[in-house]
Amino acid sequence: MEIIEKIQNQVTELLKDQFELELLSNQVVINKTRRDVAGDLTLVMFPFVKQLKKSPQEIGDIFSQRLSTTISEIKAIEIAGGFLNISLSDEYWNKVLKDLYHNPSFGTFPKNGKKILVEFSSPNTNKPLHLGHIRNILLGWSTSKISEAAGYKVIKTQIINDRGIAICKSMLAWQLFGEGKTPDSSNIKGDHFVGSFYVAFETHFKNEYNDWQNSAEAKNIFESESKENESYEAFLKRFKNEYFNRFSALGNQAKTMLQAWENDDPDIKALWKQMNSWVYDGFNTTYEALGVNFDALYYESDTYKLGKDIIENGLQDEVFYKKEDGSVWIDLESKKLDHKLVLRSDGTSVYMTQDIGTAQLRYKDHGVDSMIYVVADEQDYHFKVLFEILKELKEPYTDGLHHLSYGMVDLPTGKMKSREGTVVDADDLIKEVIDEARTGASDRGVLESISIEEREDIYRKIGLGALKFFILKVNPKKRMIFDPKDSVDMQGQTGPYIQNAVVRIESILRKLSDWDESLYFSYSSPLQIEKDLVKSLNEYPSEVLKAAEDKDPSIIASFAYELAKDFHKFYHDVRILKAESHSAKAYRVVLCTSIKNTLTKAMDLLGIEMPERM
RNA sequence: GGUCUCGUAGCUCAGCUGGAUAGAGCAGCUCACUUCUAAUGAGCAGGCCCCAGGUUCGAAUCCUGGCGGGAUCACCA
Repeated sequence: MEIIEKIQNQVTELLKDQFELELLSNQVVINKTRRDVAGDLTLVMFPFVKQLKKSPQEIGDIFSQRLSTTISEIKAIEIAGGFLNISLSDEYWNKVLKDLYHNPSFGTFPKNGKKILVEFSSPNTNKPLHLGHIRNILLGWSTSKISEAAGYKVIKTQIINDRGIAICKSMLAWQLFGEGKTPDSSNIKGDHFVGSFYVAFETHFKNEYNDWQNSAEAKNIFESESKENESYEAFLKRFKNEYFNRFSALGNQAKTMLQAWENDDPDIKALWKQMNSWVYDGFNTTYEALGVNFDALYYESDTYKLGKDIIENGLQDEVFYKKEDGSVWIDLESKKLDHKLVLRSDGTSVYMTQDIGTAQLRYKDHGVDSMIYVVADEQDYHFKVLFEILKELKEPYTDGLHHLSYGMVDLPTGKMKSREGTVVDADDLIKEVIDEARTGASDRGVLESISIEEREDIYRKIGLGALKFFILKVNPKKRMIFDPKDSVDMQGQTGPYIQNAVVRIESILRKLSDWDESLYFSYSSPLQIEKDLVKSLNEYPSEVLKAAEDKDPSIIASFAYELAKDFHKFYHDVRILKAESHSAKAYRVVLCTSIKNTLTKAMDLLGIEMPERM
């Protein structure tokens, strides 16, 4: 806000003129005044007490003398201990409201010419999306919207992990037990259909392993390969993966299938395409339900061989080194990281290799200034290493690399575990929140006059609003607890609470008649609550910038909640349509319209739609 | 064990580039709908801001050391 700079500049000039004290203007600390104290801005004087060897009262007198004569927007200044509380004039705040009311792109910054690529979702194709993906998707989507509002051109992307042993397990199980069924024939959503065969594989494999445990072979292996004092149970738990690789018939078939896939076996490729297309149908339905989409897709089956040539070049430039067995490594000890493998001894890629190649490919494809990877914090180390390697390789885009690292989602009962069946399915969850909105609305019975279709659309907006807000209001970095009961709550600090503020304004605007917009600026004595609302609105653009800078949608969620809260209070205490004068009415309608517009924009940045009624 | 990260009300979370008496929501207890949508508002109650030091005029916030939770340290992804 310009006014803050004005004050800072006056103070630094004053200090220079009168005390020969040279300060940078941003060393003059100015905060918002506390709600319970009169004033708009608060200048902190403590730092000057020592430097000027004067009391806060004396400094306050000198400062306020200067500020009140040089800055016309200042109405009053009060000294309170070490704080200087500055009140700005009503005209100033009315001007602020006027400007933002007439600015259709309020809170949306002009294009800055920079491009950001945001990667999010990035599922495996062997099972449906779950709650963890939802947090990821909502964060990715919201960060994209916020970046756009802040002036960036955004390319939303994901890497689809469509190959590997996992999808082969689903494919094999379908071959063995599928009896030719399809999602259509069994009336199951495609991703769930394929996921059920993944589960079927795991079940059959587990049975096979159990049977094997009673065999002589198993006993022999235990004799020769168990650790000292290791129980048979502990051994079996540890040995499961190795059993898969060495002894399992099913494991063997799955691995054979993976090899066939890598050798481009036409039958296997056809099956793979078929099953993945079922999965994509399912994913698309879920994405659509969540209201998200992507601009560019990358498939692991296309990218998994990338990066090798970069490693080769890096080897020549001595960024990497080769061990005797032929494996290739990087030494990042100087960066307080470790030695990291980038190419196996057989010359094949690891995850890191692919990521190096994919980063370069994306830069070539889109020429972006920045790339944001929305990936859970369990991969913090991986991304530190990846970014360091890209820096060592002197890739041109490394200053713009960001890992939007978010905490895992826990349930009140603890971690989600697929083995224990505690994973919250994305589609179930979406259905549940919409059902809950429907139940709540029919209890209230206010929507009976409108069509079923419209009503359903409202339930959808409310239910998803509740879910999305519940997840996005939490700082991404923090691990969060998802209580399904709380997530469908629609009272208090929730999405529907904010939607309700907008709905109340819509209702007023529908009933509005007999008003003269031009009168609003002649309303000369705004109430405290009205000024507070204008002040909050005024902060919206800087909140957008901060959210973009921090890549943190929870900043927008907090802002929207605070604004809605002040509005509800205002609505309760102050008559709008029956205001005491025409100018007051006009002012309040303008204020309400600005609040509605701003809340709608803010919520749009969270991917939340606003109903007109609820 | 090394590294990273989190610890604020019964519960879920704000506040953290140091500033006045630490804030919300939920849950609990009151109160307010013939009123512009009560999915709302007002109130009560609830806190060694994990602990101990340090820096500072001033620390929930910064630093150090503990304690507790989580993640990670694969020729897995």
